[in-house]
Amino acid sequence: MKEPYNQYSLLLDRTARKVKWYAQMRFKELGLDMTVDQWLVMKLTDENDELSHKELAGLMYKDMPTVTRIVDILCQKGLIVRAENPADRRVSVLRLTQEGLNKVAATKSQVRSIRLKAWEGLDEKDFADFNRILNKIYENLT
Amino acid sequence: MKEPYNQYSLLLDRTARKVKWYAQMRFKELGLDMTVDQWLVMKLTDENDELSHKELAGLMYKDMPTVTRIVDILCQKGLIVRAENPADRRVSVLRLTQEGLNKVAATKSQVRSIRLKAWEGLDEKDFADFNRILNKIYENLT
DNA sequence: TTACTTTAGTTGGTGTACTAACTATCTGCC
DNA sequence: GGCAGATAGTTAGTACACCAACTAAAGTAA
Repeated sequence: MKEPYNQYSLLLDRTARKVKWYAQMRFKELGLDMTVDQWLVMKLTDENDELSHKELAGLMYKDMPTVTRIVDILCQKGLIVRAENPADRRVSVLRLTQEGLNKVAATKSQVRSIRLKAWEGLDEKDFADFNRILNKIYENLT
Repeated sequence: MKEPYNQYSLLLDRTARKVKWYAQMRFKELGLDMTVDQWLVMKLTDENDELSHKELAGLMYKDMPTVTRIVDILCQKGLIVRAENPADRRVSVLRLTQEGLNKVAATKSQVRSIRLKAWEGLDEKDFADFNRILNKIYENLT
């Protein structure tokens, strides 16, 4: 590996961006008025009761400022609210509004309909390798 | 693949960010006063004569607005300049200033000294698979 | 030459990512 | 109780990423 940055790092970076770009494009085609990250927050808030920012950050592998800002946007859109956790007043607990619940219900099936062209032509072993290698890299740096 | 976004996309995204974060951290440790992306522009400008924004964007797999802005920063820092291409006055040709040349010379060996912990524990076959799978995904979406 | 189209690059706006510094609250220990 | 340290979250600032709209210069064809 003579030029580590120009080799695998760049390949990894460009591929990750492409996959994200593709998903976002499909969202737009479906008329979903939100980003992929915003959808993930909605979905996780729907699936997890009493979800805090910190837990959300852990589930999304994002940091706290990033989560704060995505949540801000969803609050502005009236889709979720921050409630207080009476047991620990530092903690914000996320809840979907009625509008947010409607949105999740309406969006879920549409999102499921997205077939990720990204993974075409890869077999089971490829997925297993891909998964193992990415996790190995991640853990090397943790 | 029940939940494509929460599976491989997220894994890919988080790993790419981690690798970039690690490289940037090492840059900072070495006292390199620039981002990894800025370094890549400097390096490519050094290696390629008469490099245009468009060619640079191709080499970095980034889009034109992103390249424009990284180049803006390097111009402000006095490390590179945009010269005119007399044969096509739409084209900006990038050149390192003397300060930029000095910086590249000084930085090159330091960057080479960075050992990317990311790839530890992966063998030749893993790299081949990794390379093949990432390229396959990228091309699926192109 | 004039008009139409394409291309290189810039600008504006929004969203995400990361660091650092900050507030408010909680926990542990004396 | 009261104080030090830890923790949850926010805010500020910078940089990258993408879309859309724009300018200016080339290229093309009547």
